[in-house]
Amino acid sequence: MAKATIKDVARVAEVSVKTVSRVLNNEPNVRPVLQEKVHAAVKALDFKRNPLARGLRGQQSFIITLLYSNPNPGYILELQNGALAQCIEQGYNLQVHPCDHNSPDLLKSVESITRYSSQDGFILTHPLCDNKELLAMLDEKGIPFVRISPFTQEHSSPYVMSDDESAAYEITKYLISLGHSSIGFIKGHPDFGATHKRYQGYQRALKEMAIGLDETIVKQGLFTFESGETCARQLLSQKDRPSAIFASNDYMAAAVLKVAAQMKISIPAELSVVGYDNAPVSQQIWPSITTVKQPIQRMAESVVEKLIRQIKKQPFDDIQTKFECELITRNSTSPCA
Amino acid sequence: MAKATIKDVARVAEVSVKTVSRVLNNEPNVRPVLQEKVHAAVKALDFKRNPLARGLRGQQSFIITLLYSNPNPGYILELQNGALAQCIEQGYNLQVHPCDHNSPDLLKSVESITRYSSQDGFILTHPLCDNKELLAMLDEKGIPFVRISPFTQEHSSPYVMSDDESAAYEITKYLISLGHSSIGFIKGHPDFGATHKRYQGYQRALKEMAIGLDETIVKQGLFTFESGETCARQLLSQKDRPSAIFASNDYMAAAVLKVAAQMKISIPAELSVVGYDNAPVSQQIWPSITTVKQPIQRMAESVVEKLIRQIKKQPFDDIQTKFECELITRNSTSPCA
DNA sequence: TTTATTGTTGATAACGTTATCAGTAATGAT
DNA sequence: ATCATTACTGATAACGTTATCAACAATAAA
Repeated sequence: MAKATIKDVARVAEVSVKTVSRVLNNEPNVRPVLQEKVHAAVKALDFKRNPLARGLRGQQSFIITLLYSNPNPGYILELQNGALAQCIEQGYNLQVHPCDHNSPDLLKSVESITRYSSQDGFILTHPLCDNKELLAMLDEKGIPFVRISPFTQEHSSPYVMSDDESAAYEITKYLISLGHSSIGFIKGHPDFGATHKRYQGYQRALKEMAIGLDETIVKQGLFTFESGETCARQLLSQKDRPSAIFASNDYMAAAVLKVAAQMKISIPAELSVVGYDNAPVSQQIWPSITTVKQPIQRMAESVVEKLIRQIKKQPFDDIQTKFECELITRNSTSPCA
Repeated sequence: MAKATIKDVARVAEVSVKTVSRVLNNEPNVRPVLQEKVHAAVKALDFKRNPLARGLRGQQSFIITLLYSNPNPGYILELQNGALAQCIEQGYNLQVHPCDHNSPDLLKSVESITRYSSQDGFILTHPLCDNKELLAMLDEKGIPFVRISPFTQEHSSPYVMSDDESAAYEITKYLISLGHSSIGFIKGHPDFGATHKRYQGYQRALKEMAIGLDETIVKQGLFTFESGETCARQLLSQKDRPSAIFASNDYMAAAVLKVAAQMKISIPAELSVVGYDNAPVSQQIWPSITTVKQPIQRMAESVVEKLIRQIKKQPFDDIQTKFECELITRNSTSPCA
């Protein structure tokens, strides 16, 4: 059997194609009797509208593109799943597109995506969402987009973010509550907004508890395992080594565990370690790592909702939505000896 | 400036729209002179065809859907990236769709995807590609699909696979070459084809080296960290515990490391451990885990190529393409004491 | 009652491409 | 020189939907 079209539905329901279209699009001014008839016909024929035809005529494709360049697979996949769930609910499809945020061809690459696959909007993950040229280009082309965890909040497009500053503050306070006062810090990659927010939260907690900031136990990492290893080695070979280390993500926290193991420093007895992100490794390692979990899935759902609102030119409540993170205590932390 | 259409190109190139279309689709029988003119006009107008209109008229969407249900984020993302690269090269777009292979609604869910977003074909990852009802449904609907690492090879659709049996054989032989003769094995989830192939490779290596299969040191895992932990505990608390353990994936190998640490068994000095998959954790843990890396990216590219061939009804060389894996030796293995 | 407004409906055009088919020019065969 | 074939080109229909607009019926206002 060939696929049913609106014409078929119209014939069966004994109305015009336009009326069928009206019903399917929830347009007003159709008598309930006819609505019933149309719905019955749709069901009887198992009719689904052709998204291509819909898109061609309606100047929209019902496709949303997720643009990512973040190398953290667990994060991206969770984001993707959350975004997709919301897309499906709203009748959209999700297309994905990885890109290299360091490449000089980034703009060209995104530009070509906009040409070859007509999408109604973009979701930008960090650090893409802090690329001013990219934002400017999308603005100029008039393509709606939303941002996830941007650092620069100047732009007027909607975004969601997790409260990294607060979460970093909380986890630092947690370490302090365990009696730690010498708490090393490993920063993330300077290009990422989260890096600065997490560091700010760390500083606020220290300040509030009247612990001076000791810059000799603050190291610049890059969010990679290798960078964490280098920093950990520096931190742990100092004569007065910290009794706890806050690594800006779990990869670097795992690296701290490695260096500690090599140096025969027992965790958590002699050194407490916390990470950030609740990456898979934080559970797959022993001791498992105390960390912060962002509600990634919910953030993704929320941001898609914002995007679709923007596409449909519906008003939306807030440009910004902030999500609270959750502290997950595991086995890498214990009271200070 | 509004987007250029074929009409505009035709006007500028002083030919008919059909001739433009012919040139763009590489159809024969257009004089070189006109081809030149068209190409010049396309370039001058920066023209790109509208994929929606193309799809509507041509009965194809240039969209390929990647269907996955595998919970391994690193694996999926690498697959996705590889597939996408090939899609772009061939002018296709990639849509993704996670689904739950245990859900009774799986068929319905996939069915609804086929209705709401017209795609030209599917990529099925395992274990979805071993679901007979799913294959039957796609067959009945006449939607082309390809499979990645299927277990049941009965179906006539093309597929790619990595040679799990060989790789498992090689890594087992590697352990034997280090002097190990009591090698424990933790199986994967029985629903996955890879589980059986890896076990077969293990058995073949033992047989070839005249080592009897000792079923008391073969445990049934589920590919999860938790299942690995349970199996490891059983294996390591036996009186004659094995001197090496082959876990069917890296998550379970990481679990072995955890149990060993808790039982004060030093790795690799007292126990060698190997995993499979080259998951991120295998590098982020200490000691880092000797493992097997599948050429996931290349497999994805190859499978997309097969799919597009099938979509275009072009002949393809081989139904099956097999890829060799790579043994990556790290720090979790050493000669038997 | 008459007029203005609102609600309801459908015929037809339009979205931007590819497919069909017919027509003309060029080439080859007889 | 004539006819058959092949190469080339374009006018127009078609894909399946939504948008425009006109028409008419029902209701409210005068």
